[in-house]
Amino acid sequence: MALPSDVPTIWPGIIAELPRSAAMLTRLFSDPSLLPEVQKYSGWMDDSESEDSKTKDDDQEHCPLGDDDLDDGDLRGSSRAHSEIAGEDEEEDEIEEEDGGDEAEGDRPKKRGPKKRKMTQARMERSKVRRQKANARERTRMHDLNSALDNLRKVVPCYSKTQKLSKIETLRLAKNYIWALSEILRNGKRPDVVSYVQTLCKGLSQPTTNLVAGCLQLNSRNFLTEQCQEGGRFNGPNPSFSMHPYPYQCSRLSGSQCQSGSNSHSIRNHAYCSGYDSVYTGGGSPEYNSPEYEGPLSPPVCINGNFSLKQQESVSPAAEKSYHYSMHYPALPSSRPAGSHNLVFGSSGVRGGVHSENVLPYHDMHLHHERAPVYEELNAFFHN
DNA sequence: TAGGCCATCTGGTCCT
DNA sequence: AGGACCAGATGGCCTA
Repeated sequence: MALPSDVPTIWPGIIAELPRSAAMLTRLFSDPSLLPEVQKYSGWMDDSESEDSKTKDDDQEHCPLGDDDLDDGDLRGSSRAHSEIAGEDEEEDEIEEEDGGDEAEGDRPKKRGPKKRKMTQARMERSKVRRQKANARERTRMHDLNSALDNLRKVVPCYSKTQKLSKIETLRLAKNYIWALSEILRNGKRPDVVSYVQTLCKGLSQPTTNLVAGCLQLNSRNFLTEQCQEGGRFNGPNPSFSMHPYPYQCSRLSGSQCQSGSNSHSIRNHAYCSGYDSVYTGGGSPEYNSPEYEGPLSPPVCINGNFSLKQQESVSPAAEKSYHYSMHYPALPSSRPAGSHNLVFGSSGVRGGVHSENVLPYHDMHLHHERAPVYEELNAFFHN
């Protein structure tokens, strides 16, 4: 941007005015009662030259006026604010500065740029109302976004009321989940449980990885224990292997449930307690009518059936106790020997099952076994 | 106390 | 013109 031709002329005047201007600004910004003066000179403040050496933080730091007292946007002299104001009708003649000569007029340097309008009290009020309305809309928008994120949290593989996934982790896990399901459909075969968990946890933070992996492992252990109790063996027909190893199991693991596989019956008793269709009927927060299951619903993603499958193939029930999982992300070696499920949650190096650090904080951890849009397809596939 | 996460405010941009 | 969307800034809260 070319400098105006009058710069050489006014430059000495600007420099000479700096000390006095600084003192005036300090006084103006430190005394709310001088707001009209601030308004009067706001256009001058807007001058890019006087702003060059000032950061936004400096502006805010030196301006003690709160949002309720003053519209920052106007003080900061955004062109947007002025352009909005420009549309107001009754003050068309209130151009702050008239075209004048090149010389600095009086004590003030000439202002360049678009014409600024005086910030009358009425204009200030309108601007403030406009800003407040915009803020309210923005709040509503963000609340809607958060509601959508909450709904997403409820349909990703692991859910905890108290230990909510962060927004970014929710999105990552959802992406991984979609990817994992897509891979299952595309490949048309049972996924390797390790790679499945690996896919789910890809790019997740270590705590989230622990949460997800711990969640899946818990369900696995419950399932395995129940299998042991009921059938005394792991082989034979494997109706549990699918994306819903327990039919529509919507277990909500309490701490005690997490610790004992014998509770898996009670967990399963929650099956069929609520229908998926009841979740997404209005687009808003779902209502859960079942007194037995007050948690949210999620798709059938538990892979305990997968674990079951692995047990059938290579792990004896006795070995299940030492069945541990390593979950080093992002570097879980792909060349790991087959059958060696060395998943360790986190850097603690805990082995041999669920470490309390990984599980206990999530007493209301949910394992998700509800219907999902992909359920029918998956179900059909796995039961063919 | 540093860092992560979040809500909110704010100004800019684009669209209707 | 007004609303939606976005990104930056800021401050509060929580946790390791």
